[in-house]
Amino acid sequence: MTAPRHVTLIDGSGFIFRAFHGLPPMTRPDGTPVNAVYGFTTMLMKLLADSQSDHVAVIFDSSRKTFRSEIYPEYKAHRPPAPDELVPQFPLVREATRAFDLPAIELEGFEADDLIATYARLAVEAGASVTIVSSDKDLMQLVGPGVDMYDPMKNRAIGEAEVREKFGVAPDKVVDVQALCGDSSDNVPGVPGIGVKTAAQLIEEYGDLDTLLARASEIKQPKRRESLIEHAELARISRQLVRLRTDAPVPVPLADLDVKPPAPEKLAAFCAAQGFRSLMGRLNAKIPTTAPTATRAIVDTASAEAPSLPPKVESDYELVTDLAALDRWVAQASKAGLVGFDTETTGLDPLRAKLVGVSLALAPGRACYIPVMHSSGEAQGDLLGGPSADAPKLIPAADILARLKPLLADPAVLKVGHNIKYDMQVMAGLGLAIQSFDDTMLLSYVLDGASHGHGLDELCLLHLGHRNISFAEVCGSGRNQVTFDRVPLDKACAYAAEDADMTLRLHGLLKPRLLLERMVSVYETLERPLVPVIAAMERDGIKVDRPQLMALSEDFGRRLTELETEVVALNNGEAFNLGSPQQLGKVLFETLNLPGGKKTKTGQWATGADVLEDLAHLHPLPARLLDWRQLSKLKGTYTDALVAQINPATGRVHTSYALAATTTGRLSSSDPNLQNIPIRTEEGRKIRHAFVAEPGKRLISADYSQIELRLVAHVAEIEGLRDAFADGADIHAITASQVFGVPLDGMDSALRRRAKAINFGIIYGISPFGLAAQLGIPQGEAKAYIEAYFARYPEIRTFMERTKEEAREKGFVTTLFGRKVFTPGIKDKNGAMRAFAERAAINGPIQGGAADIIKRAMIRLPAALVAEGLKARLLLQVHDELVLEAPEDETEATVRVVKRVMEAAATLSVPLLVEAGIADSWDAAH
DNA sequence: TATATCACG
DNA sequence: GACGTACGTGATATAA
Repeated sequence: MTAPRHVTLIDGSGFIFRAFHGLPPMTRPDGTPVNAVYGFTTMLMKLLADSQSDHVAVIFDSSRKTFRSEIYPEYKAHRPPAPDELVPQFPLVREATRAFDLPAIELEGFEADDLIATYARLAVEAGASVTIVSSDKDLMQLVGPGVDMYDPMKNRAIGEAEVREKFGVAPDKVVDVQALCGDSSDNVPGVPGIGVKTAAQLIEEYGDLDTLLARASEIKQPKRRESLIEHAELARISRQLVRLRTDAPVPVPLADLDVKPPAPEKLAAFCAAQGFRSLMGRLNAKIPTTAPTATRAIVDTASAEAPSLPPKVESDYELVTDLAALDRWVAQASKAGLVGFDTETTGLDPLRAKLVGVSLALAPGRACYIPVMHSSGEAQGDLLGGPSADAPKLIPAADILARLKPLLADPAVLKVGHNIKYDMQVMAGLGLAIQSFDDTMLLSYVLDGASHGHGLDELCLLHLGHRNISFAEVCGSGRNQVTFDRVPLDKACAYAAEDADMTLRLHGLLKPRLLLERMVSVYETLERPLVPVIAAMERDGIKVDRPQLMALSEDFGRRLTELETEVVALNNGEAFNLGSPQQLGKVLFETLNLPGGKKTKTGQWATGADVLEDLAHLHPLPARLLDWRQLSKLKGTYTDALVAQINPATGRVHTSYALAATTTGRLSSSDPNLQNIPIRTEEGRKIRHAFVAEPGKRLISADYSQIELRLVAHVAEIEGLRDAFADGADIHAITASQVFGVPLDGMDSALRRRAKAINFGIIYGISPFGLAAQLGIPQGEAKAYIEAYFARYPEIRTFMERTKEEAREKGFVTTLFGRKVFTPGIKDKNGAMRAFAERAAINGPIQGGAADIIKRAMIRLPAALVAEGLKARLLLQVHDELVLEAPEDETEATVRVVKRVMEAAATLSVPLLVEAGIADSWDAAH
């Protein structure tokens, strides 16, 4: 055993809480929450990977009671108990520590911070340097000669300078400052009225707390003086609370913290037990190459001297500003056949944003940034207006594009992007096509569904334990935000190259999982090929008739004022904000004293449409208000907003489709959302009427008839339903006839309506409550209908049970094309939560299956149109509907192709039927 | 930033 | 016996 040279002390308890709150929820297959355990494990892996330490320990809080609660009972007393999802993770984190062969140290009556302080003292006395791994400001008092800190959440070293930035004083005065300003999160009182700034100023002036308190009467500001004199004792107690003990009776001697040779099998077993598949991949990759830790113990004194700071991910990023360097990178990318690719632009809208730079990554840690259009920060201050002397010299944009074009188009070089649709749009605007590509966002989406988000930063934290430089750190935020072209080149390079680097690293991690987790086909046939199709749809956009919308807006506006006057009159002339549910609730249930008021879960009056409809027969106000709400919604959300969204350059609106957003595999549309344009009411339809074709062209709307119900019939193998579909005609009337045993001829419309509601209910995972609410009938009656339905179609029950069982067993259900729809909460101990998850599980294969089918159609459609020599363009997708724009004289032929492709997109045991219309407006075509 | 409401499939 | 529910989205205004 050798004497310690460098000791790393990890604040385990602090980390658990931060990881728990910072990471999305994750559960083990058995339902145990493990997000904090996962964060902890990746943090340790990363920390140990290139740690130079010879002694390492993870230190935990033991119990809530410590010597501090003896001194001051309120200390940390207001802390709520740990969340239920965190409690089972405490023992697991200690288990993780042991899996790394590290000591997990805790001591009754002492906080982790005191043990860390004590070990730090012992280490320094033994001549070693110390790194404390924590983001807790309470540990900053320990920073000093031989001791520094590392914040694993922010991936940042904390030295004297950082402490000074935080507290305004040197580390050895931190205790005095904290004693004065207190700490609300720990319930340390401090002196009332004194914050960090004032405390630092006082300590700087008087030297230390005792001197300050002794000379408090000299202070000029009267309030401050009184407070200090009155609360001197409180300050002394506070100091006792914040000062860490360096004399804790540590349960394990320092010498025993020495690093043991690694036992990767032990760690792999632990990861396997927790279901950490991606970590196992990393372990397996590492096991053969990693040298035993013991031999990595300090050999050269140089690195031992400088307290080694842990581990940034090793990186070597190059700023490319000359053609020779660019050629070198392009040649190497071309030779490698694989390159991480990312673009930086001036904005989020790919149609309006200008390209600022491009980054490439060749291997983990090896990436470059090629600026295309930067105005240096210095140029701003150049009063002469000429080019600033130190303005960076960049490669001319035309040269960069000329070099990138063949690389991006080369089918032999795989370009890996994160949300590469965006980069595709930007490059398409410059005439560059991306030929062969992968998208890490989509990989993550098909593998892990909605169990977490799929942003690059989030994935890096999750899979690589690496915190990326944030956009805000580079460009600022709020009113100080600047566009990327104003960012100094060195900062821009660090940020942009990192994105390409991380994208490539994620690719290495995620792509192999496709095969292992049987997701190759979903990714290769459903998701990836859709990217260029959607990119083209977004670029094409759809024309809206601006004058028509503006006229509508005016009309709505006028009627809104009229309605408002009427409503105010009905409220005894008392004006109020009709848009405020809160004020409306008071008017209805307090001023007018209408009966039957319900409260929402936050204790406010509920004023939803259903409530207002119930009130309509008691008073004229609710009906007027419903009208007002409808028009207000239409004006605010559609007419006005849509006009504002027209792209001046194209005269069209360009929505953005999210490919990796929904739990079921559907697309979602935003900015503007074109998947919820009104149709159900006459007034609403007027908005749809303003979506038009260019002169000489027509709009075609083609939608799947009853696709979800057909999927139910197919997937659940419901013979009766299949027959009904085979017979064609009115499916709801047929099921009404079959379920209620009445003849199809002269079907009662009320009966048909009930059958329709049950048909929909099945798709949503039916419940008597839901059906009763939908139909406005008693729950008992709804229950009887469901029983009748189940009796006629017994296979539906089997399907529902089978689906729930699958969800419980695997944590997800699958669509007929193999997409996973994850079902978190399926084992929740709360019955309501579980029921919710069960209904979602039943809906998953149905909604998800329909999403798969229309995606298949969209992927095949462009080529099918080209093959027939047709010029039609796909413009919109609305879940079961496609909207195209076609030259007037090609509409008939286009409809034939569209129908053919859509109906052949899946072969089911029931036919798929597509209904299409042709017109000048979307309203008329639908 | 959260909540209530309402537009769509 | 009580709980709290139809499935999936996004945009808006209000209120905090």
